[in-house]
Amino acid sequence: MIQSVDRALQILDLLKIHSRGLGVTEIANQLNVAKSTAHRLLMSLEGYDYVQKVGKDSSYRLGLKFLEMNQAVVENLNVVEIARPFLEKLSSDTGEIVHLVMLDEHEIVYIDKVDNASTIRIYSQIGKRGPLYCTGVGKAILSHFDQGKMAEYFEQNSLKKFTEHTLTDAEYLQNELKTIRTASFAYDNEEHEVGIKCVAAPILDHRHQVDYAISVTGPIARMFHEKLDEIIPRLKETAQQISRQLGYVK
Amino acid sequence: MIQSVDRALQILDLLKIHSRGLGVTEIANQLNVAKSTAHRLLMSLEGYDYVQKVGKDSSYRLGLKFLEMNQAVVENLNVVEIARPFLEKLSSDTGEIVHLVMLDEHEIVYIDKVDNASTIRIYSQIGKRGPLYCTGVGKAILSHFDQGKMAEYFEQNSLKKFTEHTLTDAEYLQNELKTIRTASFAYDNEEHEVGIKCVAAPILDHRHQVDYAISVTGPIARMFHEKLDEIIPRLKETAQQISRQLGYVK
DNA sequence: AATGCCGTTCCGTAATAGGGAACCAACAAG
DNA sequence: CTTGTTGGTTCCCTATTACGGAACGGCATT
Repeated sequence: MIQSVDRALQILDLLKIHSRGLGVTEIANQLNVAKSTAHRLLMSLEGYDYVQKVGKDSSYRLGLKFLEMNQAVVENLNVVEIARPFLEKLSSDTGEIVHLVMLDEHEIVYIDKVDNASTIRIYSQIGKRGPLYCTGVGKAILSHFDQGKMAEYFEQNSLKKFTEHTLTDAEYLQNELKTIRTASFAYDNEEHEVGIKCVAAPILDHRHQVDYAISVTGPIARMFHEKLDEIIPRLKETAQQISRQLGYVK
Repeated sequence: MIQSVDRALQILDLLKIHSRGLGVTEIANQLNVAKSTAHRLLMSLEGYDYVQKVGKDSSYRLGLKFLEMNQAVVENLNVVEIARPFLEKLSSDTGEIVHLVMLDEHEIVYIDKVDNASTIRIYSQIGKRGPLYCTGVGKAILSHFDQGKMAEYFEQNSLKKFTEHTLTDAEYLQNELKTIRTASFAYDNEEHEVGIKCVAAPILDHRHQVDYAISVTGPIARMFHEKLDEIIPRLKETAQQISRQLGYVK
């Protein structure tokens, strides 16, 4: 660690806490350095707009550079790229196919897929669309809709039966969604395709928005209870890790 | 300037541009320093989460700390406090009263006032409310409403006549609002109070929202053309400065 | 198997950042 | 008005600290 850089960054942390601003002397005391040192560090930070003097009373605050940098970071929160390594691990840990989907209007879109080349192939393709109400990923996302959007969704979409397991009772479904929301994962027991089971978890971003979800999918024969109990914690953990990478906090 | 801090911050700027990530060697070349130096700087930055390695290919990107810091900065963009010194300067430059108002639902609220103690007193008080359609500040804000909100406003609010100068023709007013929006300032020629003229300009924040406006207000006798021509550029400049301080860019 | 690229680690040296003290400016108290 | 205090800024000397170079090791490519 470079001492001066370290101290400079400590100052930023300090100013983050003391949002009302701190003077040179206070900062110097907090860091246990000489005033001159603190002053020099502040000059450097000020030069790049990471701190600024506020209102001529010469106390320092965090600068506007952070808004700019935040902009740059947010723009590059490219979900697919960020999620990739996590999906790969999840897939190799579970031995099953892992999907990443994105919410688009009232549907999901598959935006990535990791197949660890198991023997039984399951047809699925990036770009493919699916319904919210009868896929694991869809339900995971739907469970985070606010009241208004949820109502709108059920108004505008009929619950078509894809398989004999598809849930078509809106009230029953809405109850399940509540459970899903608190449990942070959703089952899909052949609700969309016969013979296919999956478990899915929502991904939250820096704005606490839920626009993405991931799932582990497999043929019914392999997705028995014991295996699912093994998969689900990993799934949830992975979803959390990705969320964190997308800037989700708390 | 402290060399190492300076270089560290340069790295951040560099990574801001190269959003796809940069390797240690590339960074070292760009800064004209040894690889080891660049590496050490990166370690420090990484320790505070200002940069992070992405996906094990060991190239560096901006870290998530920026989201956190941004949060802190935005929370403390206290308009009144930030605007204060600018308002004072504007008031002393023009010799007139300067107001800062805030949008609240379909009204404005006066949240600050700078009076440079001129001889003629004008009644006005912080906390006081006013209409959008017939005050300078109100029109400045209203002019930035989007289509939906604008329609809603005119649906829900009748254009009551306060003075003989109050504009009560919705269509005419909407045209004026377009002009105001492009001109970035609004007149108020005794539209709300007899004998009072003012000019106002909108304030934009880091999200390009227009929730605030400022105005220079005076008795009709003093607010003649020549004086207004002097005030308006200062007014607009001041509004821009405050906007910038609130994180407005571009 | 060999070569090259890149990130990481180590070490001696000298440039650099650090501390202290002196200097100002603003403000409060006497 | 003067004096004392507090806090910011500047200066200079010293030794600490960060720098560069070189060597190492992992990975991928030919």
